[in-house]
Amino acid sequence: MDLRSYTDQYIAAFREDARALGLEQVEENPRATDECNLQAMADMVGALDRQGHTYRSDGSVYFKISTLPEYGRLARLDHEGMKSGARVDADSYAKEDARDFVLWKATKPGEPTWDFGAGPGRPGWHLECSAMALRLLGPPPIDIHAGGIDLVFPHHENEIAQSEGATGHPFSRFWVHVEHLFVDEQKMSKSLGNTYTIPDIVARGHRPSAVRYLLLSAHYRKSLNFTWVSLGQAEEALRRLTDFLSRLDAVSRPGARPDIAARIDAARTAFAAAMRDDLNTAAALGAIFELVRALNSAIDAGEMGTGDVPAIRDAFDRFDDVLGVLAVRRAEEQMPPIPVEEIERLIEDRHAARRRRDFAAADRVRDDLAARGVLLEDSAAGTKWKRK
RNA sequence: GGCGCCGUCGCCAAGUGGUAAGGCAGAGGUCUGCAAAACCUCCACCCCCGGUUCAAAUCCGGGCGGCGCCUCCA
Repeated sequence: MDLRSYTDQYIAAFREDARALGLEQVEENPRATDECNLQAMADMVGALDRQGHTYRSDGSVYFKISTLPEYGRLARLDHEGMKSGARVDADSYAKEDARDFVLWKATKPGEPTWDFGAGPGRPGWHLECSAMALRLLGPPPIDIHAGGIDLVFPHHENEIAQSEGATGHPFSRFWVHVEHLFVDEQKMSKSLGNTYTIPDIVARGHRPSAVRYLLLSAHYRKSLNFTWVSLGQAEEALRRLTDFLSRLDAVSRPGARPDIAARIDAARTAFAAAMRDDLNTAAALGAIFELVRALNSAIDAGEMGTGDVPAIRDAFDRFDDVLGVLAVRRAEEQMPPIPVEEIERLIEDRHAARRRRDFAAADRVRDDLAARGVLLEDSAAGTKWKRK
């Protein structure tokens, strides 16, 4: 299998998972080994050469950190402390300074090699990000650079050094770093092997919408410990939201209530304030649940009219424009485990049984459907079904 | 050793000076053929010890506990 086919598999899997989670499709999936990108990297090395930021050693090109006084600002590095760090001397490469990093690695026997002007070899581990980001999103500065907190140093620091050293302009206006995702108290990482894929989660009987909810339930700058228990709790919380929305269908009184409009307004204000506060999604969800309780209460008290419903739906649509979790859930509901016609036929059968007060038969229908992943709920307005 | 993060109810999780949001689970009740859903009621002196302040989960100091980065995995 050639390199391209190999990596295609992962790109396809990523796209599929992203779709399941309701992520917007990305415009670009740049590959470091595409010619246009290798050329951009070689050009960046050339620019760094001209600015005096590089040196060569054993056929590799290195970035000379002493030429960039700003180096380390993002990670708030203490240069003196770094020099006396315990592990730098483990490095076997021919660098002038322990902090220097490789831009372009010399060819090694048996490894792929390219030459676009920086000499025969392959890209260093940071160069591709700077070169591809500026090629696709430039000119600098780009607006936002995101990533995991573990990448602040050295990866992002080195991206800054390369980009700013080559262009003379700031690299990114904003840096957004997310804390780690843990699995059973351990950092989730490929090298530890403690990763779950979206297909793994689905195979366990959970839904991607629950994963999305779980990720929204904590602030992005706090680590989140994934457990199957918390995923189940996320599932239940999300269900409360969707159950509420489906209750709206049964509202039949005419008219609208000003106090309901006021409630909606207060929730929208609180939601927006929470999001404006460094994307506090957990607090934003809190505002939604407070609204749900107030509105459920109003429904029970017969104090909601059909005239209120559009405004409520609109508010939830606006919330979900931001959170994008209800849309994922709706897409999942489009694909019930049993054909909709069959569910509706069985509901009719059950109604017939209930009318003749054959509750055993009626319960049997409900239990059978439940065993197949569909739950029934009776109310004055009729019987609703939903996925388990 | 250097830099940084975290410790809030059984579980998840907001709250960074004014007396503890929200969700899940649980208990009791209302409704229901039964369920489910929903509603009502109940359920936290915020890891510990000092300090500052009229007032501290929030600020300061010191502990204890957990974690991340300081590796050519990107």
